[in-house]
Amino acid sequence: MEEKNPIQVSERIFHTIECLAKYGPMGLLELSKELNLNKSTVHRILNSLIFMDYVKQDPETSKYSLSFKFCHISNQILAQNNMIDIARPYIKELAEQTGETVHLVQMDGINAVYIDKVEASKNSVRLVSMVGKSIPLYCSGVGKALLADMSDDKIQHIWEQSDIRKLTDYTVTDFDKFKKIIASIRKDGYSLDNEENELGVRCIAVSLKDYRGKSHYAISISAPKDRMSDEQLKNFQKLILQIKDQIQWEMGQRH
Amino acid sequence: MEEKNPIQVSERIFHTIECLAKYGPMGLLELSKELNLNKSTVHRILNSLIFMDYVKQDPETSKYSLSFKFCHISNQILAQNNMIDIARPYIKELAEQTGETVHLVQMDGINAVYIDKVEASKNSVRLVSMVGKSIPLYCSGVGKALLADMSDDKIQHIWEQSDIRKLTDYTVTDFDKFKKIIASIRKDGYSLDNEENELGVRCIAVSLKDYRGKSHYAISISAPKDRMSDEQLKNFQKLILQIKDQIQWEMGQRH
DNA sequence: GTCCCAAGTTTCATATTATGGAACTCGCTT
DNA sequence: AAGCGAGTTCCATAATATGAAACTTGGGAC
Repeated sequence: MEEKNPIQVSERIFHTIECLAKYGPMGLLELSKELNLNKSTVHRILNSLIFMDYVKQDPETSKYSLSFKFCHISNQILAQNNMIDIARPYIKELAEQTGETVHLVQMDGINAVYIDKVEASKNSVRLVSMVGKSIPLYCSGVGKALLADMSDDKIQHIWEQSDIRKLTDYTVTDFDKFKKIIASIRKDGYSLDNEENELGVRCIAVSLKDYRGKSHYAISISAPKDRMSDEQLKNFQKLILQIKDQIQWEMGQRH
Repeated sequence: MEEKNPIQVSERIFHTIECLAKYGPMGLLELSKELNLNKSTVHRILNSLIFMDYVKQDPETSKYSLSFKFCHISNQILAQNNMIDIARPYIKELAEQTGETVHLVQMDGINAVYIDKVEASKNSVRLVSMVGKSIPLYCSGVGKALLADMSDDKIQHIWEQSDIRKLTDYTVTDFDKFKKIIASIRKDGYSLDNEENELGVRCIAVSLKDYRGKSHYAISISAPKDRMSDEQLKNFQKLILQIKDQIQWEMGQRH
């Protein structure tokens, strides 16, 4: 049985916040129905958040929405992460050289979290930013690159904790097959994601080892599959392995 | 006398979060001293946040820190704002043409909040991102551009509510002088910030009017003063006014 | 113009919940 | 092995959050 939250209101407050984040501006009744809470309770929660400037109420429509204070917190968190500073110029370069989107991720338990991204200027269609989003290690290019640097025991442990499921027809869900893939990543030095995570998207990734030989970060190049043919991949492979060395050297410098 | 927060824990929870955002990973005692709260109370708050994955405890050092879940919330908020999507290609272009950093801000009471920024590829020194941060209307280029589009009554009202203080030697703190500046912005169509907000930084800004003639957004080009001479400014002025028209046209299209 | 209804707001007695002092555990240092 | 600093757990108690109900407001409909 799942433990329960030690502070009831806290649970309710964050459900409220998550609800507003998901749906955008909402009315009081609407919110209280969605959250299954008494409207007085929701009203009090909202007032508390308004009091601290985390929520605004539109004077016209009287709908409630989240303020940009959350963005400020988010930036303070990202600013504390100096890996972003180190990697930024290199992933920018990689994005320009390839013309595709490049991501930087950080290990986080059984997941990887996107902490930075650079998209090439040409394809300036802005997708919703992934920063802050997490994806499972077992079914992503970056995840497999990170796993390949771990001991076999550790890999098995993470595999067992993960919720293994076919996200697309190409997702690998058999552990023996998975181990073979890990072996080839160790041999090649890079990992691939052939639509295992999202149909139509391929990606190539490498891990970044720190001075102790531990990998907590990885980078990837993602592209629609028609822009990432097998020959194109050879090109990307060379570029990403170069950048990996450069970033690792820089990391060493700053130890 | 200031009203008090209708939920005590809520206040305490967010103080905890803000404290962690400001200082980075902290120990329990350290936090409880900083917050003037009993360590049991802080411990319970942290456990509640950990339960919901907003906080992580480092298994090595047992220090507490914020997770990337806040970044995810932040991105959901920004994704709801379609002004960012509209303006993005244009401010990107402006950043490339000028080689300087371009910001997009949104009106927010007596402040303007940075909601997007693009920095030119060349000067890829990453400053801490401003997104989510707010600056007073009365002493920023973007703020004055927004104010210039309001009625004189409204301007006076905002002036009176603002905490007028000299942020630098150049900050204007006299209302009569300020009104003259507003008049010239109305005449010229753009506003300037000559180190009024931060020493050594100049900036030029324009407001963005929606189809009803109301301005809720503004853009600016910022640069160190030695890269923004008076003649350079003429050049920027032309470019930013062009982009203003283009964005406003795009806004009209999507009305 | 007035009636009505839906939506937000305020109040308050009550039960539930958060509180914090104290006791406990764990890992280092001396 | 004792002492210390740090995190963790427990529990009686006070204080707080709760939600039903009453109240207010504003925008149509007629």
